[in-house]
Amino acid sequence: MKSINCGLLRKEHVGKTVTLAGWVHRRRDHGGLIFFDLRDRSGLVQVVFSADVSEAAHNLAEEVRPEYVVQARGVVRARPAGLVNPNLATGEIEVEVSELNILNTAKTPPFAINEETDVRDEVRLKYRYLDLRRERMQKNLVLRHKITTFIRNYMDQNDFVDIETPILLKSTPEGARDFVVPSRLHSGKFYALPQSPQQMKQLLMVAGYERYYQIARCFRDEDLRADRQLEFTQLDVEMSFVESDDVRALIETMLIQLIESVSDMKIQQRPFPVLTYQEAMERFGIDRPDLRYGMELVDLTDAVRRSKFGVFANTAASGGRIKALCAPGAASFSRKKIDELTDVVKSRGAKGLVWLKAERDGLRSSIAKFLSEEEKDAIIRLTGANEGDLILVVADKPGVVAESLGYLRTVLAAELGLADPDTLALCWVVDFPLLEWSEEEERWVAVHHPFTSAKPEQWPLLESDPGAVLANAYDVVCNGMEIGGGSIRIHDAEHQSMLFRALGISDEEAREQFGHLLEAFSYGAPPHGGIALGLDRLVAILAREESIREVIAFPKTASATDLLLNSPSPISQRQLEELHLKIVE
RNA sequence: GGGGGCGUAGUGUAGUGGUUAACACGUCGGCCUGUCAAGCCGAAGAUCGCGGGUUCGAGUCCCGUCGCUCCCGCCA
Repeated sequence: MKSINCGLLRKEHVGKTVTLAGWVHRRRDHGGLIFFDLRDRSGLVQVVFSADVSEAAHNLAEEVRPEYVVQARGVVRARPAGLVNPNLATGEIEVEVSELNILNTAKTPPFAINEETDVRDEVRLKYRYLDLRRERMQKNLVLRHKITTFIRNYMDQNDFVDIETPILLKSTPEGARDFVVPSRLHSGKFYALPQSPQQMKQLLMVAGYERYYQIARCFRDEDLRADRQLEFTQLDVEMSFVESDDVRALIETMLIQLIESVSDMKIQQRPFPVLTYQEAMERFGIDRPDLRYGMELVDLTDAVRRSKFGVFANTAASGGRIKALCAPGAASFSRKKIDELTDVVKSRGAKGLVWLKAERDGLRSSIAKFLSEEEKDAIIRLTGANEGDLILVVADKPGVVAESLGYLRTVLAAELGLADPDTLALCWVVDFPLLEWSEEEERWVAVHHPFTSAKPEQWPLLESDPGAVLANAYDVVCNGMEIGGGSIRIHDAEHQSMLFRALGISDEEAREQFGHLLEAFSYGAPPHGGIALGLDRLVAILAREESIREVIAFPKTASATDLLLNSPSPISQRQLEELHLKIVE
């Protein structure tokens, strides 16, 4: 129905007769002369209707409204001098239409397709098919396509095999809530949708595929966020006969080449810096630091441990920490502003926030009178504060200090505009603890998952000091967002049962839940490891979007509904009966 | 489960408890042969999310509720 796409027309086509088809993006009616911007996926081109050329086409063009679907035939013409539109790729030419065919009419859309105005999410999602017509979403989805295409090529070139794993899987109690699917053939039994293909990809390593990848849909029945949907996509990778360096090198190279091929954003540092978990927590208070700016946490504990300011002295004496960050140029913050920042740290468990303003004649602070000159000098020296800076201090248990100041750092950076939106600060965080103590369950639980290996030299610690054992795991972080994580797995029964014991999982439970995996490992499992990258998050970052909803064609709302399909929805009594289900109110 | 923000013509917004709820864009009609966010003239379009309450009087204040959204919990 068309001989060429609208957005591809150029000067070289002048004189040619073309047939175009698309949507009427905008119409400018001058009476005797009517212009359309005709849109298809390739872009826009101006078409002109004049009664001199075709009275019939001109008359029909008067009836046309935005978003009508039309076919137009005519001659490509260079635009007269001075009428070139430099804002349009096709701006040097236009098409003089001799024949117009209305393929379909359209109601006036509930929001403008032809401009990038803000529209309530509610309306956008209800009419998602119209929202997807808009430039922003088209760009985002095409970018997503380019990214997945790049990844597929890269993995293929690196000798990986793309293998599909089941969507109907088995529920496992560890981890996130499962989505479950009732079985019709087996009354009272359920499949579960994969939270990730973790176990299947490890089985594929046992099966000898050595290098597996999949762009895999994953499902977790948890509350949604700007960066979390019920279903999401991850690049899932697993490799045999590798160390963590091998996995990281593969992914680091891929990310660099990918970013260079689809984006104009600049990578801050390469090779990516590698931080240990402990270092990240010390310097940034978080295990996924945004490295686009400094403003690191500074330890003042030793400098103020003998302070007359009771909070500092008492905190230091009881094993707590006193840490600060120095906000550049923020000494002008009002009392009200600082109160807001205090609320920020209180929301993360801190009891309060001490402020010190670096001024020409020294530190001004509500606690200045408690501080000796040496203490003030030390604070200025350690924080590197210059005149006009604001020093903010939290004194508390180490975990609370990290949590509250780490969060405050991100809030301040946003406030002060410290993060360059065109920079990608990628880094690796390694040496995570293998286990953490769960107060709720009163047992050790896996930080990553129960198949994660400890670093080889760390195994002996597992019984004596489980919390100190470091995992052979790694996260890749970009601009303060975790975009992926992986580990070297356990591949032998001895270490696996050691870990299960540490987790308080009995041999019997282990057999019941993970028997298939343990059995498989007994048939010659190779050493293996892998990684999973959050594709939605990666695309969102490269699309400069805050929410992954903007890079997913048909996302759910924050309350887990689909406003277009109206799901979830009830099912018929007949369906319930077939599935052996009864609804309990 | 908890906390914050938002909800006013189709869209985006304005609106000290007090006339007929305002503006821009869009829509509809008219004029117009060089516009490209076309222009000019005119018109229509609102159960102020919904339900209660306070008040002589509620878009505005209070309570509840629904929806969207951000965050905490949760997300091996």
